[in-house]
Amino acid sequence: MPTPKKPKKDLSNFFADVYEVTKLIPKGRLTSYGAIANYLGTKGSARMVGWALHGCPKNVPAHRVLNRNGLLTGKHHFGGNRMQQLLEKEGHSIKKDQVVDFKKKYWDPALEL
DNA sequence: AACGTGACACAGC
DNA sequence: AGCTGTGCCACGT
Repeated sequence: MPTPKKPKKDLSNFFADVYEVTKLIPKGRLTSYGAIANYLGTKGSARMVGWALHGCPKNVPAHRVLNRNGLLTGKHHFGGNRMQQLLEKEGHSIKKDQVVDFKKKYWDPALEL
């Protein structure tokens, strides 16, 4: 019997994993919170991914992580247009806070890793 | 200690 | 085809 107790899910590990995956996102590629959550096994808690990125270090390109719609939901947390500008600089096209052809540039960690 | 909020996603209507 | 409601976990008040 295995762990009669409920493992509290190491959030520290969760955070580290989120950052790692985010950093591993290939240039010119994008991903969604749900994809990362799914890869981490916390699928259903996509909010946690967003929350994790909320405290992400600057070395993490969190601007490549959008919602399932390809919408730049968290651009406000980045500092205004910073997120959009960065994405455009990477070669993406943004229309009304939404990435064009997001589906085409979508990168799923669980699928690639 | 409880309620409400939040960088989301999915099922149901 | 779009909107509403619910689930998820942690944090702030």
